[in-house]
Amino acid sequence: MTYLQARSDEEKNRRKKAILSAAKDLFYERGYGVPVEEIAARAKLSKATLYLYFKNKDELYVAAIREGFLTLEERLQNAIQPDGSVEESLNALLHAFVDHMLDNRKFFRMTQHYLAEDFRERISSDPDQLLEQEINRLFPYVTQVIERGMDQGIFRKDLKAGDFRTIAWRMATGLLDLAVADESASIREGRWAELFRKAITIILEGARARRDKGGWSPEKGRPEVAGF
Amino acid sequence: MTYLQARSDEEKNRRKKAILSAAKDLFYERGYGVPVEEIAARAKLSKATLYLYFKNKDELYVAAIREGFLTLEERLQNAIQPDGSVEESLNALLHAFVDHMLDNRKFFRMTQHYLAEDFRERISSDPDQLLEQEINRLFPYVTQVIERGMDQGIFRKDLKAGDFRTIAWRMATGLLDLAVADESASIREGRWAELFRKAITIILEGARARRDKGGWSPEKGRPEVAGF
Amino acid sequence: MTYLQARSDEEKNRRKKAILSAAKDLFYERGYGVPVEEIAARAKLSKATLYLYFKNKDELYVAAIREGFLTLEERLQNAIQPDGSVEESLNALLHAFVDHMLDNRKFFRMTQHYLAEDFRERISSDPDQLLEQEINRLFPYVTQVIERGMDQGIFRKDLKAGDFRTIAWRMATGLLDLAVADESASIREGRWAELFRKAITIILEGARARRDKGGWSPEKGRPEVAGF
Amino acid sequence: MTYLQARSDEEKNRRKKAILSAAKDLFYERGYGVPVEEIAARAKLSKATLYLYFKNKDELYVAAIREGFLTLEERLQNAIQPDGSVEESLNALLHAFVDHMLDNRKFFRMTQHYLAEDFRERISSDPDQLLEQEINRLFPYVTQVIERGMDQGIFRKDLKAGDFRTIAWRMATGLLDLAVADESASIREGRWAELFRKAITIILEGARARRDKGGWSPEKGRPEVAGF
DNA sequence: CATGAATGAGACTTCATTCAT
DNA sequence: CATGAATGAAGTCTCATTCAT
Repeated sequence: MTYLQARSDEEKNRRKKAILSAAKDLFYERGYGVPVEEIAARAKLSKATLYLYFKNKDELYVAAIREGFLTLEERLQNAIQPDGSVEESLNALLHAFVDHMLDNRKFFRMTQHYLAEDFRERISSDPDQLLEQEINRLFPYVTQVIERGMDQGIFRKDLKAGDFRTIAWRMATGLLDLAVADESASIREGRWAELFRKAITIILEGARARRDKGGWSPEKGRPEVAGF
Repeated sequence: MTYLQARSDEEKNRRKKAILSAAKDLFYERGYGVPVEEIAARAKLSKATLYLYFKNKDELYVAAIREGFLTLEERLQNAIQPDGSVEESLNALLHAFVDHMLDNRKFFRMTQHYLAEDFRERISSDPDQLLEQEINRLFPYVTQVIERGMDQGIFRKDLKAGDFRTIAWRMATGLLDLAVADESASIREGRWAELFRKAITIILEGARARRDKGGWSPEKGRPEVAGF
Repeated sequence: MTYLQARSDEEKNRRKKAILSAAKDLFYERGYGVPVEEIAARAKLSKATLYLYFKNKDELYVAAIREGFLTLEERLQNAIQPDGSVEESLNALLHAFVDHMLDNRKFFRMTQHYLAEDFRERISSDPDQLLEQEINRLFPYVTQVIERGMDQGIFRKDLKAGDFRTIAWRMATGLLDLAVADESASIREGRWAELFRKAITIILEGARARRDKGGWSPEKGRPEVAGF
Repeated sequence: MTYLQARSDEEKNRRKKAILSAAKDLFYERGYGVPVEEIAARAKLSKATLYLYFKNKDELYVAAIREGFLTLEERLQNAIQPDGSVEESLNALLHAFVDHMLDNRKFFRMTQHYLAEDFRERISSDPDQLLEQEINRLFPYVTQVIERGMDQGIFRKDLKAGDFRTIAWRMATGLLDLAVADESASIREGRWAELFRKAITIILEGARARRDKGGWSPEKGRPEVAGF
């Protein structure tokens, strides 16, 4: 058997990239179920070698997801509208996010799968491995716009930018869970498109500053639903 | 060896329930990874018998999730406040939902896992098997309250009750994805409790009828984000 | 569930026959591998009931073989030629035997399977169960002819009729092992037909009385092959 | 866990042999019923590994039988008597065959089991897998002696050596079927030993050239036994 | 370092046989 | 007595991971 050896660090890096690339292709198409064997084959090396570069399948899986976030980041960058209004900008960012996920349904599922399973228990605790880092890097895109809105007095003063961002983001993912599972759904039109539009509008409206509005505390009349 | 037998249909149902109960206990505690063998053992029957009642592990897994929805339904029923205001009622229902999921984190993860993986491809297409049915049964609890709000002119007329419900529900699940993954999070207080409170308030505010508000269409200034 | 009960002995016998008949049909077609379930189904009763009539699969299998010997016996009876010469008669009987087996290849295989496996260990030791009895019943057909030959001085005097019969019979089965395995072999002509003809001739010749012939003892020059 | 590895083809062959050896030991002792698991254990490897080397149990079983033929071949080789008479040689070979089978009864049963069941349907059609090849390799031992007899004018000229060999061989196996099933039978003496001796004598006599002998055609008086 | 081989765990089946009703 | 249900044993396969070379 003849094979290449990865003597230099550079060569080593190239290999890792190749594995990741193969993994991405296959995971994004068929999900976690793809056998490691197959990924190795596509990267033109043996299973055992793959394990030299990745501690286990889960770490490779998570790395593949991380990669996906880079592409998502590009998309968000392109969606930035330096001179648009705050609302337009926010709208554009959220739509870019949703668009991207609908264009890459399996990838979205993988991100949700990551949350649903205990991947953190199964991969090295190296923070560079964790997805959180990657996700955190995307936050500013949204947070900055929101903060601009705060400065302009558009949004409620008692709403922290980070919280608003989280709420908007997770509402989007929540809806994506359904939209993405709906195989028949056309991406950019129909029921789901409208639903996303409505959801974003509601969020924006709900966060808008208003003279007459009070705090977040549970209404008085809800004693039996223990408060959080 | 001596064993029990399920002769009547009723008996058979009981047996199925028993298996399900064992499966629930184990799945809810350790997730999908539990060996079928172990589930059978806990149900005090042989693996072969278990396979008489469930076509495969996935079908059992999904059935276990379905079971969980029954418990959730009870919780929602208890949260109904016949004479509370619309907002109080909605608030109570959403909190009940979130509370339940935080009390049963693994169960929540399983529901999200179900959405993230292609379980529907792996189980019989019998609609009774599908989770969708079970979820649909919960919808009216929320929808009815929202419709009451519509009748009272509290919510925007152009917002369909079903859409509003979906948006609120999925926002909650989106946030739960994070909250549940945060092992350290205390359930009923702290950051997450506050975040849920804020999110619900925003949704309610955003859906509120207002004289000055228009449609859902994307603002004019968003041509580059292909429209939905 | 409604079913028939076998109250009378007669009814009981009918059932046993029905099972046997189903077993024969299926065993003769597909061999030992047929599931008991299927036999029961064809006999229109449940597996468990079948076990009331037969101790286990092997006993049923052996019973099915026994049945086959009855048919074989008919064939032998038809082959008897009261006024034929001894050689013609013997020839006719052996050919009838071989013909029958080639017409019922699976049945022949079953008889050989019975010998090759330790069926006697697995069935009740009731002699009525054993195949030997059944086979013994067929012996006289051949033995009588041979004895007639003895009386006529055709065959060597030092050859016991029973031994000759066994030798002739087992030579036939030995060849049948091969002929029957040769799926492509046409039954009544070609290589195998000729081979059987030759074999029978050789046997008859070899057993023929001759003035110059001595005993059965191993020749002197075979000391190293320990004698039997 | 630590284990051995078969890297080279030679090593691999050794491994396969080791499995085969374990299989032989167990099959020859307890027949087809031995669990694959147990064979693997005796070969000191895992079931999964065993399945790397053999497609399924049947292929292993057949391979074990093939192995047995090698030992038989040695025995036949040892039985060759270069300067013995034709009759002595044939006698010696046949006795060696029978002796070997009586010494290895289970092995003989396995060969007959192979013929009686449709093993060829269940194993790969690779001719190297088939037993036929192995058996064919043994033929020359007998055929050569017979041909020597032909050359010396000892045997009928119209008897092909191959046919004579088949007839003698199958007569022996036919008798072995019975002898081997007779657990109580002592190997080298008694009824069976005598029977084999007689059978061989008859065959040799029957094949002997004689001035007055005609063809193999069925006698005239056998019209009703359809001719083959 | 690269890899083929080995492995343990577990899913899923089939099936003869037995048990409880 | 008849039977549906249960079961244990075993075959087969897949796959993530590890070991020895």
